[in-house]
Amino acid sequence: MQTNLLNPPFSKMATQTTDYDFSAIEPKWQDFWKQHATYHAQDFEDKPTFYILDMFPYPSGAGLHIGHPEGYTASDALKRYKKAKGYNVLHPMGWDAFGLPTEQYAIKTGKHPRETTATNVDNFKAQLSQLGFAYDWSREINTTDPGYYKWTQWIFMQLFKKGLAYVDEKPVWFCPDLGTVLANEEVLNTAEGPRSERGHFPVERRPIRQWVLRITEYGDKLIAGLKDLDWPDSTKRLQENWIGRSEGAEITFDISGHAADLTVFTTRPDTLFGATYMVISPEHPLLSQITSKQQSTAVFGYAEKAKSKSDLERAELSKEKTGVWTGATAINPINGQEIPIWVADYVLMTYGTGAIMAVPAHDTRDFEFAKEFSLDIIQVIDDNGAAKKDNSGALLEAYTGPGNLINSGEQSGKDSETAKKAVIEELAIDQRGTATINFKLRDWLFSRQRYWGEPFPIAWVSEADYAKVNNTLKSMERPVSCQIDGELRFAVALTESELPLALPEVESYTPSPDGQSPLSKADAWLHIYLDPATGATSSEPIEGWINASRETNTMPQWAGSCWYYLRYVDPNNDTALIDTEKEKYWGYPDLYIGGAEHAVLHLLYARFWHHVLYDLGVLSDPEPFKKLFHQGIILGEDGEKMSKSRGNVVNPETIIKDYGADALRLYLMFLGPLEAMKPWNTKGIEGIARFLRKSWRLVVAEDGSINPKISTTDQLDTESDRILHATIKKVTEDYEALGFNTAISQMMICVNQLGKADALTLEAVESFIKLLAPLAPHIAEELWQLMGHTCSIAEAGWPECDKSKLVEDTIKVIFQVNGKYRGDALLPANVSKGDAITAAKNHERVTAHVDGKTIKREIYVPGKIVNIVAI
RNA sequence: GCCCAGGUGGUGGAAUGGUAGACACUGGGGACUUAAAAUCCCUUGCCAGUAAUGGCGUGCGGGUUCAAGUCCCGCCCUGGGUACCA
Repeated sequence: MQTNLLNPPFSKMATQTTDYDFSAIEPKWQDFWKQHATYHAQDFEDKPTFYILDMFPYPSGAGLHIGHPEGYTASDALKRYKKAKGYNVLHPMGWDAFGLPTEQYAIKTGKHPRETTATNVDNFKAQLSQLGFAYDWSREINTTDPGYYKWTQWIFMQLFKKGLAYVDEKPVWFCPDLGTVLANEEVLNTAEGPRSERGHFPVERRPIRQWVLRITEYGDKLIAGLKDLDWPDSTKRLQENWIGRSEGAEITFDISGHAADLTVFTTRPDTLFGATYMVISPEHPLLSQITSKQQSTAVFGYAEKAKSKSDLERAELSKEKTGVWTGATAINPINGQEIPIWVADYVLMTYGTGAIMAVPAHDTRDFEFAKEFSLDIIQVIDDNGAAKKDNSGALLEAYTGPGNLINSGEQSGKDSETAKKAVIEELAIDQRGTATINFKLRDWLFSRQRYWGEPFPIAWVSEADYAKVNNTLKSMERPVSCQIDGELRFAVALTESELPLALPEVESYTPSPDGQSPLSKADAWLHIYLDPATGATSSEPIEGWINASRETNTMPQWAGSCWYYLRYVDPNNDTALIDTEKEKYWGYPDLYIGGAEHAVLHLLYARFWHHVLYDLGVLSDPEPFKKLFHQGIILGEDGEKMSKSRGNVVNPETIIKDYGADALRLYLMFLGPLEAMKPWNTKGIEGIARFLRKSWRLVVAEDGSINPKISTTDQLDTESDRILHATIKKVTEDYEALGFNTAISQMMICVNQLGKADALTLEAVESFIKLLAPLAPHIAEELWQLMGHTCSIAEAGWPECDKSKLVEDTIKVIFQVNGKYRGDALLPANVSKGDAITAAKNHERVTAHVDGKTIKREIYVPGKIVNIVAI
């Protein structure tokens, strides 16, 4: 064995010195894993599979941030652990590379986003390698790769044909000075109103033609599917609240003196008798029709002001209710009462029907509004004394709880739940009410007026030509049409063989001044001829083919990240999104690690697409992510969020240079629980550096030979052996539960103990190195090799805990008097209850505290505690 | 406001209802060294005491229990999310 050490079989000694030299060791092993494809997953290998997925990064020009390695270290360690345990592990990585910063860089420099992306990806990849993350790079994907976005486009095509996509005018932020549409995050809320982040120009809401996906049709399925997922409860609740399903009723009110009527959504039809006024939102289409002459100045002035407010401003002003009477009144369908219709911006056009019936006695907001404008408040639910009232018996706040109905005609006496049904039934007779379900969730705005995104595989044709198009290219149930350049056009899908529909080369990445995508200027690409039978396209006219123009919007960044986890399983398949056999073999991620900031949007969109693909028969199970874990955030040393402006950003490369990747990895995991938000502290890494040096010395003696203490005995001393096996047990359990901080503590205890032992066995030292390997793989591989092994430690398996070694002959029993510690003693492990209590009572300090008191009770928790209760 | 997470030494944190502070960092003292680095040893919650030991102590106030950081009730504070959802 020692000779092996002097002549390592496949590599020169990493270092000339005898000290732990991470700067020499780490690149060597990073190279080794790459050369030997150590962590490449083999399809259909006869082993249990484990698929671990990280949220893939956006390869920004700024490079890796200390936040990235936190979650990635956890997944890399878990992968190495699972492989050692005998699993066929899939742990891939890729790039979510469409995105705003790259596009803006292109606008500024004229450099094609493709080139910027390639540079950034190379940079990211190098940085990830430096940290020792050994991904299966043979499965690398990039959302901007046409071979990848071919299938993103294909999925959209299925959504379109299934009737889940439509086109609508939707308001978006538009900046006339910049001549471009802005994302929410590019808009600042300032005292002067909304302004662009770049240039600080005024921005406004402008309706623009957009693709929208009907995610609301999956609201029920998305809520129901959450039930069996192994996700943090808080994340499940967040999604549930975001979807916001509520059961209620739509009720229709006649408007006095007008042919129109007004439909509202309410969750409390039982309170209908208490409706004393109605409110419509300032954007409501009926507003102009019903507003009286006398009120028109006030109403339209109010509506105009509301329009210029951003959502945020509207919300901030919420403390004070504002509104104006429209001059119109409505008839309550249940009792014929005439009630005023107001307009107020606390009612939103985007939820329900954009109008409400106000029941001030039983709704907090309605109550405040009624107080502000001295409107009637009629209590119709008996509060049984639960509500706060003044001396005259008038409500001081809304009573929102349940109860029996009062002041409600024939419904009086019924309880809320019964009355809800009864009221709807009564209204249904005259078609004045129906039970409905409403979602907070809104349909998904799925297009961007930008260059750097997936083009839509859609062509627009005239109404006459649409009739000639093969039905398989259409959204048959719900044809999609809109006005383009003043003409009615219909959307048809291209043939699948046209995919991927690549981005055209353009002269400028700047949107056109009217807010249209840069693609709208790519004339040659834009205007095409379409074979109505097949959906094939041509840039030259062909007999029997029809004129068409391409969709100029592109898809949002979410599109590519909605399904990437499926593609890793079968990354190069050109004929299908995913091969069925491979899907069956690998399944979906067994563990998905990523930040909580994606708790709703990304995780909801991905689930939506997955459900649709399941309904289409493409996939075999409706839920993609069975188990989810959110890593926390690393704060700066000042305890604040890391940001350039605060100057508290920690650069991973600096740490690697000073301490090595293994130290950084261990320290990131040692800072605290993986899910916690925790501040960085550069000084603290010293403890980890010491731990690594001690681990090194366990194997390598000061003169560079192997530690002479190893193999000088057949058996470790009992205490060291017990701690070693306790460590195997604890570390194994902690890795399974992603409790890396406590696993590291235990390994520290173990190395401290083994360092003190006079004689060591080879087996003991090897077991320890195996435990260390997932978190500190470079040093572990090096030591493994130095100990004479020719294979990677990745192939070395996992140590088994020998439970018999954990058993101790004696146990420490704590003595308490009235629950307070008063001493302890080492007693035989199998000590009887009586003996333990006797031992306690004979203890000097126990006697002192019991003396002069009566013993009321004696409690013995086997092997742990004796508690004497004495008064 | 609502929803979520959290509050433990000088610091990061540990603790199936069973000795609160494991493991580290920092600080203090010492050994080795010409010196430094590295390494090793002791010490480090607060108060009283030379010590033995005693008292206090997990945001605050109650409660359950032989026993509470942990469970229950009511507050306070911090961080994150969200924005009047009828």
